[in-house]
Formats: sequence, structure tokens, C-alpha cells
Amino acid sequence: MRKTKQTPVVCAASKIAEIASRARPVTSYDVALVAGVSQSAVSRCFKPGASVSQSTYARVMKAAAQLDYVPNAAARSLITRRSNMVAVLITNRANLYYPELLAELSNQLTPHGKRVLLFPLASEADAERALVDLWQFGVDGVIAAAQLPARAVAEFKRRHVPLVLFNRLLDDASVATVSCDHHAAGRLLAARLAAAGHRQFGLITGSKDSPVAIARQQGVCAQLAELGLPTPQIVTGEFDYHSGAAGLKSLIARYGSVPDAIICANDVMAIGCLDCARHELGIDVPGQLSVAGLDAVEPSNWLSYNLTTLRQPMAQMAAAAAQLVCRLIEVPGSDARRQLFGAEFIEGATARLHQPGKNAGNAPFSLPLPLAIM
Amino acid sequence: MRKTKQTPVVCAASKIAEIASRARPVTSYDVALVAGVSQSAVSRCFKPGASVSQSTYARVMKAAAQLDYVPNAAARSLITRRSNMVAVLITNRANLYYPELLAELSNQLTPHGKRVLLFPLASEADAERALVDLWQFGVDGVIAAAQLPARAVAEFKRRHVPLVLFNRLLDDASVATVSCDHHAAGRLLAARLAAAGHRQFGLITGSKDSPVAIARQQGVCAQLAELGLPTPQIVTGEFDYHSGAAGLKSLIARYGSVPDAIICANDVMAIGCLDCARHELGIDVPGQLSVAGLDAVEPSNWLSYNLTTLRQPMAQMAAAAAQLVCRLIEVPGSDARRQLFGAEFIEGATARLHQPGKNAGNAPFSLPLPLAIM
DNA sequence: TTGTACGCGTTATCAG
DNA sequence: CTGATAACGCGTACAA
Repeated sequence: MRKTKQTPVVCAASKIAEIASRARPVTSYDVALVAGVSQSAVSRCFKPGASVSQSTYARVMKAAAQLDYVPNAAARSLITRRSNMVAVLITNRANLYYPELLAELSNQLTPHGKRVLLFPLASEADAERALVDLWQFGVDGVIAAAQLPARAVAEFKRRHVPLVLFNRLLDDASVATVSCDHHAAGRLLAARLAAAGHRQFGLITGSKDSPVAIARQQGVCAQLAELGLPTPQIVTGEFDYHSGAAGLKSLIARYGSVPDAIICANDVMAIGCLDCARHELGIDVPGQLSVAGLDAVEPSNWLSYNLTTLRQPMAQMAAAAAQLVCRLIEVPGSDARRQLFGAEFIEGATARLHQPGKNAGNAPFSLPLPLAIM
Repeated sequence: MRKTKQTPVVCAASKIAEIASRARPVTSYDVALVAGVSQSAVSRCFKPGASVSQSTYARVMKAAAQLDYVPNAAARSLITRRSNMVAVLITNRANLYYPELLAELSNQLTPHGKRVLLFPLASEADAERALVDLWQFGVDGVIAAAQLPARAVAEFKRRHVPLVLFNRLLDDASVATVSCDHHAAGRLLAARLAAAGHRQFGLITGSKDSPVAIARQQGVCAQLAELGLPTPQIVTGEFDYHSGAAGLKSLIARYGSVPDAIICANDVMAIGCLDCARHELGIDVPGQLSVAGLDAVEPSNWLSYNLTTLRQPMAQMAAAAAQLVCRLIEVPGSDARRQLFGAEFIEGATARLHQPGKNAGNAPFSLPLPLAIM
């Protein structure tokens, strides 16, 4: 009967009671006391690859279970310099992506033992405050689905905090980025519509400070120019339902008539445009007007809409961002790559796509047309 | 020229350079060195109500700014026993609420200096893991918009971690709760529809483990029973678009005909039901069938739907939950109140509401009917 | 394999 | 108002 073994067992019951009754949380020292080992032994038992004897491990774990012990993350991160938290900065405008993006990010980060500290950003001022908190909390890495001031990006470098931009392309190629290729997406959409015979385009773009909207718009315009089609009229919206309707009316006013096709910078605006055209103005879509969106949010494939649009592989992108930030954290030297994802074209039924169209042109598509399913 | 003042200034430049070049983060000790004060003086300068002389404060702040110093949250929380984080547990099913709920929670918590640690829950297993991390991170409080095992709720008490349930009513009244009164909402909707002459009801409810869906369903049934109307047929869905369509077909099959009204446990199912009725089955809504949802997510008021539904005051509820958890954190003794919010009735245009209806009954409403706006 | 001793960066206490 | 000093709870060399 060795003292180190017997002593703790004898006083275990009372010890446990005492510790449990105490208001303060249980520490590794408490566990050590009950298990009859040193505090460091306890610590080692909770570290994956540590060398502990079976018997010690068992005793410690039993004591830990009895006391409901869990290691204190703050104390741990103080010494390991790892908070096990990844900050996610996200614009409120990204509304419809929140769920899929956040769920997938969290799913991918959890296996790495990391959790998401969330910073929803409504304004520039929010970004400032968020950054301060970011440094304070000492997050291991950051995924930013929001526009950051250039100064901020530099600060990440200086503080050696891994940063992954999400759907924000920066000129600075040294910043890790995961994004959909919005420029290519814009081109693709324009090309498909042009091939079907559309000539007069209208664009409803997002607010000026959204790089995503800008890239898409540039893609559309570049493609149209390349095809020798007239420069489209452009109106600016706010990414919401109402902007779609307002944009449609503006475009009609500017053209003096209904254009051939309207491309919206996101699906919600496209749906607003579509509803306004059909229910308010009595315009036949896609017979008289083609409407296309960009994003493929869930409602876009509901029967009432069945929107022609482009789908970002959001789950894949989220997973890629999570993996990337983890790699940057675990392998500090690893270089910051830029990952671009292609958008998937979704035909829907709000645009004429396979029709030679009124303005002729030898359309490269000859499939039977599932026009106007509705 | 006092030594304490001069020395730091003299070596400031080199000191700053040295500290900045060093990879490790700047500490309060570094700032103290540069400012020529003690470390505790620096600490005090960053604590709101501390007593520091103007000159000391100025010197410290200057040094801190030069060095880009920010306090380390982990170290702070180690001693203050405050992590300044609030955990938010949220079911993936709550999909469409994510944005509004999270943004509002964050908005309300930030002024209290707290940030959101996010735990999206997809399964029971996720909940288990989330809880462990919760204890580890030592969050100051928890807002749970997800179903927790009874055991877990008890554990919160034992560990003295404030818990606020969101839209989950527990029998245990000692648990703080913010919720919409889903039972009353169900009653209200049933009453309005019954008053308009509907007699044969169908219900598309959510999966069995959703207390929200259950409460709503019970409300509807209680009201119908009270009015002496026949017990409605009930089918179970999964809260998604497809479930609405499938539910509609099941109900028609069970009744052998189209019922008077269908109430869905959420808007997405109601929209699925609506689209299926109109576009697939050619049923006139609301002429032949009334469809009502519960939730008022954004798409429900789009022109194509204009759904009759009930709106939870989500922003208010979120704010209330945030305030409540803050109070529980700051005033440990404060009792856990239960806050119920009423749902707002949204008429929409998918249900006949002001019509005496085919089955007579003296309807208490006599407004001119904006029937079939679409 | 195990225990000792120290340090992580901060706040709190207390004497000056 | 200020500075020394002691925690906070844990990980980790180092010695045994």
C-alpha cells in the first residue's frame, strides 16, 4: 500500500464533495489531488501524444470524470499561444449565405479543434471594433467574407495572424483567397444569353463598394464588348428585393422600352425584377424579357421562379477556406494561395437560352427548348 | 529631469524597434518599459474605472499606440474569470433565421464587450461536443436556439453558466427563456381561418423533435376543437420546400379531396405547398384552397407568394435574449425570467380571411376583401 | 514514466 | 496615485 496510491483513495469521497460544493471551477490541481498524482501528470493525460502509463491515465481520467473536470482554454492558450478560435468576419449583406457558409465552416474547423468566433459587420465602424477584439482574443486565424480596409490587411501580416479572404479578390496576391470567379461567371452568363440572340442588355448591379458585384459586372461587359454587342445600361441596387423592381423600371425608362435581357448581381434582385415584370408590369418572362440572376440561393429554384442563374459552390468554397486557414495556422511558412472556383450554370426558365431568337445569329445550341415550363 | 521620465524616452526608439521586430506579441510589460512606468500602471490604464494620473495615462497610451499593444484576452480572463464570450447554439434547421438572429445578437452583445462564439448544431452528437467545448472556453453565458438534452440543462446550473433558451419552452420554469408564443400563434391562425368559414383543415407540421412545431400544432388543434370543428389531418414534414409539396399531396389523398385550408409549420413548407398547388396541381389559391405559413421569412412577402402567415418579432426576441443573458451574467443572483412574444398576423393573399365563405357561419369580419390580388 | 519548478500576460491586493 | 507581488490554470523543460 503505497502512500501515493492509498492516500487519495481514502480521502477521495470527502475531497470530491468539497471540491464539487465549491463554487469555483475544478482545476487540474484538484484532479491531481483526487487521483494522487502531480498536476503535470493530469495535464499530460489531456494532451494527445503524451507519454503516460496506463494506470496513471486511468486514475486521472476517473478522477476527472468524478469531478467533471475540463481543461481551461484560457490558461492553455496563454502558454500554447493558440486560442483554438477562428474569427469569421461577415457582411450583413451576405444574408442569404450565412447559414450554409457558417455551418460548413464550423463543420470543417471542428475536427481541427477550432471554433468560430463570429463578427457580423454592418458598417465600417464595426470593422474597426471587430479588429481590435480580434487582436485581443488572439484568434488563430481569420476568414473574412467582408470588405477590409487595406490598412487592416497589412495589420494581419504584421501581427502574423493568418488571413483568408472569402469572395474578395485583392490585388495583393500574397493574401490567401478563396473566391468564386465572378468575372468568369459574368462572362459565361453574357455569352449564353448573347448566343441565344439577346442584344440589348440591362444590368442591375450591387452597391459600388461590393467587389463581387463589380467583378460580375465587368465580366458581363467584357464579354458583351468582345461580341460586339452594345454597351448595356447599368443601374445600381442594394442587393435586395426592392432594388430588383426599381432597377427594372429604371432600365425600361432609360431604354424607352423593355430590353432583351436583364442580368442582376444577385438572385434576390433578379427575383424582385422578375416579380415586378410579371405581376406589376405584365411583362412576359422569358417570352418578352429574359431575367438572370447570380448566386442560386435556395428560393431561386422554387417553382414560382425557377431562375436562370449561376451557382457558387458555396459549401466547397467554405470547406476550402476552412482548410486553407488551418494550413496557414499549422504550417506558418506555407504560402498563401489563391483558390478560384467556377460557377455552375443553372438554366432555369426565366431566360431564352436555346432559341435562335429574334435577332438571328447562328446560335451554337440546338437542344430542344424546355421553354416556359411554367 | 527625473530618471523615471528620461530613461525611457532616451532608449525609446531602439526599444520600440526591438520590440516590434520581435515575433512575439507585445505585452503590457513592454509598454511599461517604453512608457517608463510599472506594468500595473499599464494595466490600470486599460481598465475603465481605474485611478491613474493624466500624465501617466498619456505616456502609457502613447507607448501602447507606438507598439500596437492590445491586452491579451486569455490572460485577462484567467484572472477575471470572464471570457467575454457568449456561446450561441443554433440548429441548422433554423436556416432562414440565422442572419437576422445572429446579427441582432451580436449587435446587442457588442456594447457589453461580448462576442459570439458560434456552435451550429447538425445532430445530437454535435451538441455533445459543443458542450464540452463550451466548458473549456469558459463562455460567460449561452443562448441556445436548439434542443438540449435535459441532462445538459442541469449541467449549466451545476457549472453556474447562465443559459437562455431561445424559442424552446421547457417545463422547468427556472430556466431563462425567450420565445415566441407558438401555441397562441397557432390558435390565432386557426381562429382567423375558421372565422372566414374554413372547416376542413390540413396540417403540415415539422419533424417530431421540434418543440416549436409541436406547440404550433397544438395551438391550432386546440382552437379548432374549441370551435367544434373536425380534427384536422396531420402530416409531418422536414421544414423544407419539398415537404410542403409532399404534404399537400398526402393531405389530398387522405381527405380524398382538397381541404379548405392547410396550415404549415413554417413558411418554406407553405411556399412549397403553394407552388405545388398552383403550378403542379392547378389548384386555385386562395379561391379553392387557403394556405397559411408560420414564420414570415423574407420570401413570404415576395409578390409571387404574398403568404398569409404569422411573423415572429425576431429582432426583438434576439435583443431580449441578449439583454437577458447579459443580466444573468452581470447580476448572478437575478432570477431567470421567461419572456414570451406575440406573433404578428400577416394577412397576405393566400387565404380567404374576410369572406363569409361557403360554409356560412357569421363571420366577425366585414372588411372589403382584397381577394386574389395576384 | 513521473514530479518539480517555472512562465505565459494579465488583474487584484496592498503597502507606500 | 503608484509599484511590488501574488494569484489565475495550464503546459513544458528538466531532473529524477
